[in-house]
Amino acid sequence: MDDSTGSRAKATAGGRRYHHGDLRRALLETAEAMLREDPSWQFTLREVARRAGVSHTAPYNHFEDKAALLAELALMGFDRLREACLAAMPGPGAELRAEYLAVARAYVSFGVENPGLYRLMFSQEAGAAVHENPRSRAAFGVMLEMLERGQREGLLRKRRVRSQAAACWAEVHGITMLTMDGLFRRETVGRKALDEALETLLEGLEP
Amino acid sequence: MDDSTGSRAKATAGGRRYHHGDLRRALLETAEAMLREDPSWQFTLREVARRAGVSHTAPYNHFEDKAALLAELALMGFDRLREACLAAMPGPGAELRAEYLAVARAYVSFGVENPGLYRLMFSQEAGAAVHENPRSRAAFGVMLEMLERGQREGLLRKRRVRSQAAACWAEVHGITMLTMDGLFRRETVGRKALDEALETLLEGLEP
DNA sequence: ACCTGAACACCGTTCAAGT
DNA sequence: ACCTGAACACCGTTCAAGT
Repeated sequence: MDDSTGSRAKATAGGRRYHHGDLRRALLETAEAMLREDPSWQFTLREVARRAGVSHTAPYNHFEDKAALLAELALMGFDRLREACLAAMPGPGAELRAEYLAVARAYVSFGVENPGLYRLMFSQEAGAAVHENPRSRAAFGVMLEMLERGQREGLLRKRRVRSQAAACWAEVHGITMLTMDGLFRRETVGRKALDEALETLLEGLEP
Repeated sequence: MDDSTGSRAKATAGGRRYHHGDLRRALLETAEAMLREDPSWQFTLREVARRAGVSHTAPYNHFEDKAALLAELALMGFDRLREACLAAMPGPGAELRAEYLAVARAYVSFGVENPGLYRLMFSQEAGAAVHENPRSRAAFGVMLEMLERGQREGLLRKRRVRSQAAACWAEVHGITMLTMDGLFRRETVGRKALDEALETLLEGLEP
């Protein structure tokens, strides 16, 4: 009944806003939803199109190929990761130590709560185009800037700030990935245990 | 000419030792070689079979499915990673600091030199079966044991050794992955810069 | 016990054709 | 400008059949 009323009817009224000119966005949202529902889902373009209610060739009007859709999705993930880290920053009066812990926790939480998306962001399928894009590095810029300020104010051990930033990024990225992979033992994955790991690095940053 | 001499001839003489009873090993070796030649290679079972000189269904006599071959390959990778870390350990008289740096460097080098294999080891395709297998955790056991000894001898900051081990694993894993992904800036990926990142964590381990 | 070839249900991508 | 359906060259996996 519903379908026979004509597939060309504008479904813009209230509900789904597919097929009305923003298929590009609809495809990205659909793909992300599927990734969230099943983080282990094997990404297929045809299934995204199916669920978005279009033919399996329609996506090619908006993305060069499957890799391009994946890349855009990954970049959106980096944007959101950055937002999550910024949102976690305490006010300007806070101590560096508290700031570091807040941002690091927010970073790890983002990954653990969005495992499918986070994995895609760092996957090979996303491709070099993603990792060369400033939007991906910007996600970690939040912490880099924090460390640079700490260095300026003499709150950190003297060392090249880029190396310290690399150590921080590697630490939170590593914790996120190994947690997602289930490679940490049960005693290690709790909030308290992860805090301890973050603090171990923190103590290497402090003078 | 070559092929018409009979495909059933024993090719065991000197060269390739395929089809003579160890196809399982041959498939694993072939797959690993292809991964080494092109780290971005999209793993297909049919191509492995083709290159190994058998029909595309032959692998099913030795592996339940594609995932099983991937899993075994990943476990072999963890074995070799462990060996690489053990081989890098200096003699029993060495200082903890030197030991830590040697093992950490060996770990990162293994990943950077075997990007395809390393990525597979931590990929989702390898599957939970891999990450639940003791062989995967054993790779990092080398460093865990080192830290436990350091704790016993009072050479480390007092803290739960498991958290320190988690921090170490996350650090080297993160450095390896981000280097492979090209997410570190040019100044960051040099040997000296990576040492600095490792030392940042080291200083958080030491009292 | 091990291997093959045909067969099935999928993919990603291209292209002529429609509006 | 955007979408569709048929078509092509692939996959992973199953299964009857061969030795």
